[in-house]
Amino acid sequence: MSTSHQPRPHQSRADRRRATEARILECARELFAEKGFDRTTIRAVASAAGVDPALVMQYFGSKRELFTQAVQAIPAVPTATHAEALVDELLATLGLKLGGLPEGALAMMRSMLTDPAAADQVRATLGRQIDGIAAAMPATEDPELRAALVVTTLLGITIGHQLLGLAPLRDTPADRVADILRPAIKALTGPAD
Amino acid sequence: MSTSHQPRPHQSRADRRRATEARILECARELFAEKGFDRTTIRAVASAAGVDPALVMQYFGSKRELFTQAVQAIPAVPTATHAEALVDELLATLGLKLGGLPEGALAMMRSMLTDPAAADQVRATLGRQIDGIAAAMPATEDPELRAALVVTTLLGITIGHQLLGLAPLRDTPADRVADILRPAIKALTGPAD
DNA sequence: GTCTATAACATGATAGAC
DNA sequence: GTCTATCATGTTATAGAC
Repeated sequence: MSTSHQPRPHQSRADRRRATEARILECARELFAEKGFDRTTIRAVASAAGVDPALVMQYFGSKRELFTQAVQAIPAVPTATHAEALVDELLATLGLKLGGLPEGALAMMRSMLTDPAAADQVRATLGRQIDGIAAAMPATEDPELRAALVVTTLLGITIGHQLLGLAPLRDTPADRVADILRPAIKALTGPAD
Repeated sequence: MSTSHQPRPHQSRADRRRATEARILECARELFAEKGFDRTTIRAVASAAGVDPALVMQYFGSKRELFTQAVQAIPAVPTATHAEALVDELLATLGLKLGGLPEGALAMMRSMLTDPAAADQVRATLGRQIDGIAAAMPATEDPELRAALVVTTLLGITIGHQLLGLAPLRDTPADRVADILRPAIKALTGPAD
C-alpha cells in the first residue's frame, strides 16, 4: 500500500516483528505437537505461518532453538501438602481435564521417545513432579516409587488419549474418567485407607 | 578361502543367506528399538550387521518392510476369564516382569508417537487388548473404559521404565513394582471389592 | 550373488541480492 | 529487513560392474 518507512501509530516495526514471530511460534508449536521434532521441517513451519523459511532461521537461528522456544516447558509444580487434596490435584493437573493440555506439552511428549533432547527435558520435568508428589505423600514405604507410578500412570493415559486417540478414552467425558481413576490413584498413594 | 561354488555340507548358500538375513533383522530390531523408525538408517543397520547397505535393500525392498519384518507384532492375547486371575495376568503380560519385554515391542513403542504406521499398529494392538480385558472383566459399568485405563496405565509405566529410564522405576525390582501396582489395577477392574 | 557408484530427493543452514 | 539462490549433507533406492 504505502511505500514507506513511516511508522503507523499502533503498529510499529517492532510490533510487526513481534507479531510475525508470535505467529511463527504458534505454527511451530502446532506442527511439533502434530508430527514431532524430526518430521516438522522449517519449510513447513514457514509455509504455515506465511513467511519465508529463511526468515524463521533469521529469527531463531536453528530448528532446535525454534523448538525450545515454541514448546515452553511447563514447570507443573504439584504442591499439595495434604494426602486428600493430593489425589484431586493430580487428577486435575496432569490433564483430566483431558483435552485441556497445552499444545507445547503435547509437542514435547510427541518427541520424547525419539529425540534425546526432548527426552532429557521430559525426564527432568517428570523427575521434579515425582519428587514433589513423593514429598506430599502420606507416610508409606517407597514414596518415590509410588510417586513415579502415579506420574507414569497419568502419562500413559494422556498418551493413550491425546496422542494415540484410543476410542474408549476419546468418547468419555473427562470427569467420568477422573471418577474411575480416583480409587486407583488413591491405592497408589496410600497402601490401605 | 576356497574359490568355489561347491556347497559345504552344513552351510549351503541358502543357509548362509538365511543366516545373514537373520543377523540383519536382529540388528535392525535393536536399532529400531533404540532410535525409532526415522533415526534408524539403512546404512546403520547394514554397518551393524557387517553387510553392504544395498544388500539390505535387496533382501527387504524398503526400509518400511524391514521395519515390519523386524518388529514382529506380538498379539499379546490376554485371555483370562476370571476376575482374580485377570489382574495377575495383566501384571505379568505387559512387562512387570519389567525388562522382559521383547525388543520388537520396544521398537514399535519407540516409534508410535512419530510414525503414523507404527501408531496404527499400536492402536490396533491396544484395541484388541482392551477388548479382551473388557470381556474378562467382572460385571461393572463401562468395562471398555476401565480396560482402556488399565492398558494405558501399564503402557505409561512401561514407557517410563523402558523408554525414559526414570530412576525410581529402574532401581526397583519388578515384583516390588507389581506388588504396589496390584491394588491400583484391582481398583480399576472392579469399583469396590 | 554381492557390492561400488550414483541417481533423485529432502533437509538444515548460509551467503548475498534487493 | 526480507527473500532468492545455493551449499553441504544425508537419505532411500536403483543400475551396473565384478
